[in-house]
Amino acid sequence: MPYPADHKARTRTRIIGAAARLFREQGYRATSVQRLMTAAGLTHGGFYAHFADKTALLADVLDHAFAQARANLLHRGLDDLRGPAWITRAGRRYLSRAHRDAPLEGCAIPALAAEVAREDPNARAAFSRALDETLRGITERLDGDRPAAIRLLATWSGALAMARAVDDALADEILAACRPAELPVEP
Amino acid sequence: MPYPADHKARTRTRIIGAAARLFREQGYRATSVQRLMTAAGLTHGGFYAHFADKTALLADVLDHAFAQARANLLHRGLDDLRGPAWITRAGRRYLSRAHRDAPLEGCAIPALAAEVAREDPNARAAFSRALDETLRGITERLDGDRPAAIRLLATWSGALAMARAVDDALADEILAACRPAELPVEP
DNA sequence: AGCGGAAAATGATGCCTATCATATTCTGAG
DNA sequence: CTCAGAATATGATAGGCATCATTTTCCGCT
Repeated sequence: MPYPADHKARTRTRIIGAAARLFREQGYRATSVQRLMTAAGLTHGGFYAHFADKTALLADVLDHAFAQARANLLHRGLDDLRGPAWITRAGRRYLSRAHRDAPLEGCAIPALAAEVAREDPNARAAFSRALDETLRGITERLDGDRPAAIRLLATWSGALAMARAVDDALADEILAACRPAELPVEP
Repeated sequence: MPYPADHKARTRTRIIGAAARLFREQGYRATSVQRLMTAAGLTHGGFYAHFADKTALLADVLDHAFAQARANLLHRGLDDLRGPAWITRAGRRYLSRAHRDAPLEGCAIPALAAEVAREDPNARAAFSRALDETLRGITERLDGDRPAAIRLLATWSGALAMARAVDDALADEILAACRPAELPVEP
């Protein structure tokens, strides 16, 4: 075994990380294999030593991106919050201008749901699994009320999707209307 | 004037109509000029006699698609409803399985917002205008409460976007959770 | 009847794409 | 120091893409 045992796995992870950023920022279809491999510091041909094809990568990217979004939503300073306190703080973060302007590290739902709906069933399955896990995490913060968790994520992701597609003034209005109102906006 | 005076305008409308369906069903980027012109009953080269380029078409498509969505949301049997009665009836229609499974004639927000966010500013401006007009229509049905209109559309469009990206069981759960509960589901 | 000019079709350009067969480079083991 | 074989790079193929210059078709007017 000429290379360190985990070398290939680490490269694979690097590719997924680069793709997760690019897919969210520019879209799945709009991101070429060439560009994502360059972003990962490799050349295009080697891609197929790691993934059967581009759609196979998409499933892994969804896992990665949802895990990142879960961290933003449930941890990173929000670990101990429950109920309305968690909603307020998490909502301020999710519906912030920073999140609107940085899709590349943000939630995968507004960025990728539409394309996943049109791609192959593997991507849909991965999206289902990852979304369900996220919903379980949110449900936990809401006293087990899963329908409430679904409505919350629908509202937030829908607001972010709209805010990204409109001019700044309307975007701010949308984010403000959907943000829990009790506390001032996160900087 | 060798052709009927409105000939060109009618052809242009036909192209927009075909594109509005294809863009929502398959995505803006995934729809080639060739395919959309064929769907309109024409050949690809003539496209540029009607539009400067593909992005110019997108703005017109957004107008067209939003107008259609407004008709579904505010008219077609819902003209006289206001307040909770309208919410219930419109919500049953918007969050139906039929709407989930027929993006080609449905709301443009879950289908196209993500791509509009990445395309040129003209598309964004058209999306802003069309969305604002839709919000005005909804606000009217809600006693002038515009933030409530925004939240409603965010929730519904977010729910539909998620429902389209997941398997059928989870999709039904999402649609049900976001649907006003007072009446049974529209067939 | 046939002419003129607008509308649409044809066909070509050059670029970008996913994929894959082949070659090269790297690095731990002997 | 060399070697073997895995990991990556190179280069090619075939197809799709947006766009545009050119040609053909159409149809109301004279």
